[in-house]
Amino acid sequence: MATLKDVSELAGVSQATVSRVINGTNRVSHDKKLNVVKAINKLGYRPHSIVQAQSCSRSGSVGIIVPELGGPFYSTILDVVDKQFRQLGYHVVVSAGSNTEEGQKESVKFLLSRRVDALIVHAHQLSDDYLIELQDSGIPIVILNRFIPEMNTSCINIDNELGGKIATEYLLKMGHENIVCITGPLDKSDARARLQGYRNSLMAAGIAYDETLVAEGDFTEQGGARAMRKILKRNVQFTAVFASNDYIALGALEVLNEEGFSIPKQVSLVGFDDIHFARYMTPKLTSVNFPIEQMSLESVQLIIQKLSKNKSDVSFKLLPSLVIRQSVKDLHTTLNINN
Amino acid sequence: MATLKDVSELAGVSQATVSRVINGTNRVSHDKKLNVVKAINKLGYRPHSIVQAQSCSRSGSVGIIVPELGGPFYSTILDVVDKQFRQLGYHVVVSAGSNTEEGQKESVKFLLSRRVDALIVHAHQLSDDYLIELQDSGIPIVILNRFIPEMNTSCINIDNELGGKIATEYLLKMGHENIVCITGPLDKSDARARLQGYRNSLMAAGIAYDETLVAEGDFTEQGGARAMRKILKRNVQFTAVFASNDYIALGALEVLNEEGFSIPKQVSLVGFDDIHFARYMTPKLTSVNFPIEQMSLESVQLIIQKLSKNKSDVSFKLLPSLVIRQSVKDLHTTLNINN
DNA sequence: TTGTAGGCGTTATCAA
DNA sequence: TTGATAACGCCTACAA
Repeated sequence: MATLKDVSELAGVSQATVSRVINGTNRVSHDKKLNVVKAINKLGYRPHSIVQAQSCSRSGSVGIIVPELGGPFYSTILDVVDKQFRQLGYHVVVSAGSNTEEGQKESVKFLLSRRVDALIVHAHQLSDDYLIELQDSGIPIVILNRFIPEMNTSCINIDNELGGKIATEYLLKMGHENIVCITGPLDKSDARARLQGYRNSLMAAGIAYDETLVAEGDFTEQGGARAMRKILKRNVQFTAVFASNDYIALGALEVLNEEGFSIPKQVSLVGFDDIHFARYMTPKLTSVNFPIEQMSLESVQLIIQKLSKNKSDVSFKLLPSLVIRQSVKDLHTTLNINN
Repeated sequence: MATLKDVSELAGVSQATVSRVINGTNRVSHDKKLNVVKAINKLGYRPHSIVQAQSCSRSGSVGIIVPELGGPFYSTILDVVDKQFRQLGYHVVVSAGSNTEEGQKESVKFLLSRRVDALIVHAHQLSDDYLIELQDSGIPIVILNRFIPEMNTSCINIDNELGGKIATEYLLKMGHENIVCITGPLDKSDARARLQGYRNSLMAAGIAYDETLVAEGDFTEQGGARAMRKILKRNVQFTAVFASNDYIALGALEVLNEEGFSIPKQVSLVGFDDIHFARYMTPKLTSVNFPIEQMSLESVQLIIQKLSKNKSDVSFKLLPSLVIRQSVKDLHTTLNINN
């Protein structure tokens, strides 16, 4: 690889001059400039961006931590974030693949050691205190999909409680009263919030909260299936299931099908997150839309704001909405038709 | 951020000594070592990995170019590649999001300017010559899912023709003789190869190739749907569809459903790639498995081999296999049952 | 075992 | 407009 020095020698000028024509930081006489350009082309020279950054004491990169690369959720985030930052002249360093606290701390260290200019973090294993400390250490940071009171200007969330609420309200509106709820792991705040939305809606509708209709899953297909089986064993009456995410819905769907329940004929189903294949399931899954793109966009916005110390408008709490497809049956029309 | 210098001053030793205890490159007396470690902890110092690499005239990173981040295919590749390289002490710089030649050249430049130690490329817009030139310029490079004769030790492919063959053979074995084939865009070699596999199987079975049963799609759901409609308009007889990828299969499935064909009862369907949601479709899609993980693993292997100049065993042509699910009907049993 | 000094490739500062 | 030269933070001879 050709270096600045090579170019300067070939062009018969100083390195400084070459640097100037590259960055346009200063006027350079026309003929010298021409020589430099020629030399650059001849040598196929391109500046070493990392070292460039080093000289400016910024790296021109931002780090992002996600638990995994696969799956539609995180890849969407990365896609959007990467596109945005690229446009802004930054580049994104991804650290993925750890679901443990230790692993995620490793990720932080890794990115810090690469001197990223800012950090976007989607990690549930890191403690609040750790993240607060990180922010206090001076690096601009944005926390995705999680709320830490002490960092309220750094967290971007969706309103999970609202999501649970609109899902449940929709089922209620469709005439369902005995609604199963399969929750996510309840040590996670978003799982709790979604459950809370469910409870609130029931309460508002004057329906008592029935514990036997609720089971804890773990945001996976298997977990959803397990929880669904548990519910079925309880031998309770229900006409609808609110699954706290689409994977859970998927697991529940399979179990219900196995047990001979047809959806939505006998049991209605609502998911959460509206992941990519929700629309490809049979029946197409009605699901609470998680505004991933918007969240990603906002996070970039917020980082830029922090980097430039400008105030700008960012929504810290994004609003989910319901995507209605075919997995819920309207009990009212049904009663009329007497089917 | 604390620097080497800060640590050395606090510990009362030279920077060289600090460097030594960090890298363990040399024996350091116990007490000085202790001081250094203390200083490092007190300052929360972590080495600047980029500069570290710079001093060693390698970056410790490898670049990977993919057309997009979203979707199950590329995210799987990235996931595997990233995990592997991380274990090996490398880190991966991703450049994504361009389907144009210009954009992908940009990506190459970008990664080169970051002085990645090697390159993994999944890009169909880049010309053979360009890639050959790139390799000749000295950077270790691996080409994914594409074959360039001049770079036969740098390309990792699956045997697309074999894939087309096993899909078609399976349908033949199940008694289907009038098999529609929806191809990918025929300017792409993998699409052509899959079609060729289809043709070869038919020929081997003594069935004439019928152009009216073939339509070109573009590897998307919409393209698949469009091609399927085209076929239906031709009013030809068929009992099965071989879709050149799962998105095409998806599009075809929807059109067939719309038109009242039930699958697999009236029409059987085989996809290609076995992407994540194939198993969640209804009916669960029988599909040719694309060994993405294996391909990713091999690419890492190959890069490492090139980097260390060791010879190692890499498969340059991976073998697909058929994942049989529920979207194909056995016409033999059917005839007996007379259903 | 330890420190000094030079180098990695660039930008920024200061004279000329 | 130009060119030396210092600086960025680290590693690695070389010398002590």
